[in-house]
Amino acid sequence: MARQTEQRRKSVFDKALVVAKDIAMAEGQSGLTARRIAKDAGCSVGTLYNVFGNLDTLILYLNGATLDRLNEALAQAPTSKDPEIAVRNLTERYLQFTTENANLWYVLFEHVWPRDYVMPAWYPERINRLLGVLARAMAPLFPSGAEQECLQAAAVLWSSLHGIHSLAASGKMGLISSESASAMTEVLIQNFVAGLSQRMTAQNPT
Amino acid sequence: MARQTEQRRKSVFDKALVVAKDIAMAEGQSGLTARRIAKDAGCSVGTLYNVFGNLDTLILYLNGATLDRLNEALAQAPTSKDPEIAVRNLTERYLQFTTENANLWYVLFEHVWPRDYVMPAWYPERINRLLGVLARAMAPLFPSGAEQECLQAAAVLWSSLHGIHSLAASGKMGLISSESASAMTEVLIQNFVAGLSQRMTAQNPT
DNA sequence: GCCAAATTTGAACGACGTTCAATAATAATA
DNA sequence: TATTATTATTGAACGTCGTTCAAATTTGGC
Repeated sequence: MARQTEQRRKSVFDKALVVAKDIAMAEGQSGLTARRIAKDAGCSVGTLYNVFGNLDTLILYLNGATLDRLNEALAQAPTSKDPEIAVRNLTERYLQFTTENANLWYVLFEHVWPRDYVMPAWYPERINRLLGVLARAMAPLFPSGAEQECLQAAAVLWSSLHGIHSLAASGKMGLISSESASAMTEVLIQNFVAGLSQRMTAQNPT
Repeated sequence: MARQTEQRRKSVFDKALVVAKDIAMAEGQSGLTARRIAKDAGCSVGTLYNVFGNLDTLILYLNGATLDRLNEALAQAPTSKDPEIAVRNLTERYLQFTTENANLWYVLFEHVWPRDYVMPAWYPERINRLLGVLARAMAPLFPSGAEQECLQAAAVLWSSLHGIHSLAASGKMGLISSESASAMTEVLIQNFVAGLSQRMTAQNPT
C-alpha cells in the first residue's frame, strides 16, 4: 500500500529534521553529517538518502523550518503606524531570534550549496514572506502605487541587517565587536528610515 | 644556513599563493584542496603543511592578498567633498571589484573557519584599513570630535553593502535578482547618507 | 506459507584535511 | 674530501566526509 509507505517516509522525514535541529543547535554546522543524523534518527544513511536524496536537501528543509519559526516570531512583534517604530520592533525580534538560534541561523545563511543545486520554489518564497512583513511595516513611508519601491527598500534593509549580523557574528568585520551589532542596527534603521521619510516629504510637501 | 631555508620557505609560500589564487578564480572554493595546490605548486602536501601549518592559514593569506588588491582598487576611486558622491565612487569600485573577482570574494567571506581558529592581528587590521577609507569619505557628515561615530557609520555601511552583495550573489534573498544588487546599493547609499546629513544639519543648523 | 515487490541496510568508493616515519638534501665537522 | 648531524621533503596511511548500491530484510497480496 502506498499509504503506509508514505507514512513511513514521513516519520523518517520528521524524525530526521528533529534530530538535525537538535544537533545543529547543540554543535553547529559541523555536527550535521549524514551518519550522525541517521544514527540519532534511528535509521541508516541509506534510508536518509532514500527520503531526502542528499544531505543538502535535508538542510534545505531544516532551513525552511527555521524560516517558519522566524516568521512566527516576527508575527508577534507589536505593530505601529510610525514606520520607524514598527521597523525597530521587527528588527528587535529578528535580532533576538538570530541570537537565540545562533547555530541554526548560521546553517541557514552560511551553508554552501553545490553550484548546480536547484532550490525548490517554496524556499525563496518563504524568504519573500519575511520581506513582505518588513515591507508592510515600511509602507507608510511610500506613496500609494510605489509598492515595488517599498519592497525593494525592504530588501535593502533586510540584506543590510543580514550583513551586519553575519559579519559581527563571524568576526569578519575587523575590530568591530560582535556586541555592537545591536547598536549598528540602530544606526542603520534610524538613518535609513530618516532618508526614506525625507524623500517622502520632499515629494508630498505638507 | 637559516638564510637559504628562509628563501626556500618563501618561494613555496609565494608559489602556493599564486596557484591558490589561480585555482580559486577558475574553480572557486571547491578547487582549493591541499593536494591540488601542492600539485600545481610543484611540491608535496607535507611541504605545504610545513610552511602554512594548515589549509585554513593558506586561505587566510590568500584572503589577505585579496584585501590588499581591493584596497588598491579603492585608492584609485576619485575623491569628492560631497560625501554622497565620494561614497558612491567607493562603492562603485567595490562592486566592480567583487564582480570581477567573484570567486576570490566568495572565498574571502564564505570560508568557514574552525571554531577555535585564531586570526593573526594583521587580518582584522586589513579590514579596518578598508573601513578607514570609507570613514574618510563620510567624514564631512560628522562634526569634528565624532570620529568614533563616523567609524561606526562606516562599519554599518560596509556591512550593509556586504549583506546586499553576498545575498544577491548567492541567491539567498528570494525573488530579488542578483542584477538588482547595484540598484539596491544605490537605494542604501542615498537614504543612509540622507539620514546622516539630516542628523548633521539638525545638530548644526545654519 | 509463499512469492514478488519495495525498503532498508551498511560495507565500499573516492576525496577530503592532516600526520609522521622514512627518505633525501643540506650544513658542519674531521 | 669523507663522514656525520641536522633539517626539509615526501607520500602512504588515518579517520571522516557525502554518496552509492548489491544484498538482506520487510512488506503486501494470494
